[in-house]
Amino acid sequence: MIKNLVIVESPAKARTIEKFLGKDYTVMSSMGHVVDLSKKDLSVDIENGFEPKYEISPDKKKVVTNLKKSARDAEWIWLATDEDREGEAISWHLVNALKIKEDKTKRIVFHEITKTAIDEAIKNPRQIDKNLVNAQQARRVLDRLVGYELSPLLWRKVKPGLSAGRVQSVAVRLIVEREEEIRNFKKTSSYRITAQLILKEGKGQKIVNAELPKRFKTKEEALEFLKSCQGAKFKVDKVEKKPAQKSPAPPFTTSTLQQEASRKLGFSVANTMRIAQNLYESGKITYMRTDSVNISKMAMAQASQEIKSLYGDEYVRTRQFRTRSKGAQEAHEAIRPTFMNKRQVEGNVQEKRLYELIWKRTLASQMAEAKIEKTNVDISISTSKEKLVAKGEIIKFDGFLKVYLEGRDDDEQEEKAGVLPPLKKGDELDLKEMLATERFTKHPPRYSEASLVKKMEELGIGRPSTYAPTISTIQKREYVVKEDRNGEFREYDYISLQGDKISEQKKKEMSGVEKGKLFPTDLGTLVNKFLMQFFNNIMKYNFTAKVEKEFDEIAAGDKKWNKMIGEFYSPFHDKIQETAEKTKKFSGERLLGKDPESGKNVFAKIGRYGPMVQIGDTESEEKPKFAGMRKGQSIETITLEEALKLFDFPRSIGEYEGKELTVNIGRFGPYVRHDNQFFSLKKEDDPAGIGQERAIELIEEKRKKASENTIREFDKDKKVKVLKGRYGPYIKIGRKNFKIPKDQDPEKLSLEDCYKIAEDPKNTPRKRYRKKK
DNA sequence: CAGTGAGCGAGCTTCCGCTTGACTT
Repeated sequence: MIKNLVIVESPAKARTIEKFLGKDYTVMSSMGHVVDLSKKDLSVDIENGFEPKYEISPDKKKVVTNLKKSARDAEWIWLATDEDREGEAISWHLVNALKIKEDKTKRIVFHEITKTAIDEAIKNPRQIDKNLVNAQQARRVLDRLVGYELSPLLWRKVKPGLSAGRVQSVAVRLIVEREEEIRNFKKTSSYRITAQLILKEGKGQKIVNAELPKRFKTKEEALEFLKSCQGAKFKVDKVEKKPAQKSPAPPFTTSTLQQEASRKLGFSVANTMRIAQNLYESGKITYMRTDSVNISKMAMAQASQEIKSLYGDEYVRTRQFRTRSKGAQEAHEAIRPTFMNKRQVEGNVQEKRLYELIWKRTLASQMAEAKIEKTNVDISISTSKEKLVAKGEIIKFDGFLKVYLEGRDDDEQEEKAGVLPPLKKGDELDLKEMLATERFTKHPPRYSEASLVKKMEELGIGRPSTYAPTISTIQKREYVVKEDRNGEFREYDYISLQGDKISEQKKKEMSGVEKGKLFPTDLGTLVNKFLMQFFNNIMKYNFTAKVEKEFDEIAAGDKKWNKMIGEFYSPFHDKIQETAEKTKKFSGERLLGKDPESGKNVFAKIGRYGPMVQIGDTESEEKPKFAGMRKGQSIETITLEEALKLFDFPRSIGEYEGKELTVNIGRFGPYVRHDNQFFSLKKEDDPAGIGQERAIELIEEKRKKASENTIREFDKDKKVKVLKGRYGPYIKIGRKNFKIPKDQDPEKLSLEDCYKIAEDPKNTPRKRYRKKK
């Protein structure tokens, strides 16, 4: 017999709370939502006030059965789900799914898992807030309507299996538009003047680095300036000292954890969440899906204690941070170590590193500001009215910097102001070298997974529990790809003035290197174009913020949820119908020009198998010619010349062993074909230039490898082979592979042995899990 | 694993937010 049944959302939370509550309380978890709209169909009754048709989620049947059993004979049921819209709905769903009377339930909430917070919560039960539940219904129904009406439209107009939604489509838009900005970006260059000056100090000398605040637009101007400095005298004109302060960053939320783990540890967003989940489940950190920067009084006291014992009293400065992110619901604490005095944890390397990051961030957040002294020194030039400026920075008191400094996104690290030698007005300086270096403006940066999350949070789009899944969805749909791109060398001018001598050089630097950045695909660009054209309001960056405001009104009881949905739905649905009827297939066709040979139009567009180019109109009598695009080419950027080149294949390049050699470009890239066999070209091979000699090389190379990997062959049955593979030896019969049992020696297998092994179903490969798109 | 770009048309695909395992390769 259970006296009190407490239901929370997470099992790890249940374990902790049970310890605080004593033996009169049994704590169980719902594992999140237990009730939802059916996945199979719309499950919203449009005619009847958008009444949702709920069902117990298939994967929660067991959970519900167990909860029901315990709830039946419990005296009181305490609904302790999170204090936000979704949590309130979960409580309401539980009441219905467990078929319990509402007067047997008490709704309680807490934002932190500490004994005091829980005791306090138990003392202040309330009833379920139906308005808040309705706000959640509105959110759920809106997302369903948008997702389940837009996606099928895309299947018809663009390609089957695609998807669209309030969150994912805007995420794709951000990436597509950033790429457009980058494409339209015109880089310009300017000339930056820097100088190394020498301060004589008794016997020794000190270097002072200075820079001209202004830049020159042209090389001529820069050169002119350097010339004007030939033989000039340099003198300290003004020394200005200013104190400054630096404050620590707030404790981690999901989004900031993802960003820092990406910047400092190179973790992907999904990886960070997986590791954090492990740390949470083993009780090392607090909950990892949160938008709150608050930490409990207890944690604050522990942090303060820890700082004191490690660094001393003057390093302690506890503070509570205020959230600045849009739509934060703050049902949890910030992400912090459960025990601040635990500086390291057991676990694998990644867990250790992530924990250390969380520990440092939390500790630093309760430490004193760093005190800095900034120095600006103006240096006059006897031959010019321009002045050089030297900047210095001294840390007077390191404070939180002793432990942790937040990383930055911009890859060009700001030139760090170092320590300046002591300078005073009137000091004379000798010029060691003055440089004019050509610098280029940079296009806005492409998004990484983590910086996309940051942007989404700023816009109030998505929630801590969905950032990682959304990013994987838009990649799974092939709207965007995460890629590295090689940079290119570019030349820049480097002009030096040393003594009285001016010398000019061209130097080379790498530019445009991208690592782990998100690029839109042609499909993503196309879907975005479609949605922007016909469903502009949903694609607006403030659409979510706008509906959130209405959800708040519903939660406050000022608006009926189905009225709000009705106002949205009717124009939306009209547009869906209109688009379905009036538009043709959306292929993103772009006219590149005319084919000089035939005079026909050349297009780039998306076909059934991806981006392609086409010579001739689709409507014309004569069938157009088609060719697939190469990797790295895109509808938006391909030129007429590049497109025409794609029609030069297949190309005959001679023969070998009496059989013809041809080069072609297939689904998996360029290849050489010989005697009905395929040989992929290497990265460095150019399909347009490759000749017979190189083709033979490729063939021989592949043959050699194959023979090295062959353990046994049989003259009687050429289809049967024993081969060495990535996972060890295996048998190949025709196109099928078979495992070799551990007790058999692959070197000694006879043909009969092979047949026997192949017959045993134990050795047949498992049905390959087909990649879902 | 490799050429296609549409034509028959069954049956399938899809949203966001809350939460964990149970599973391969």
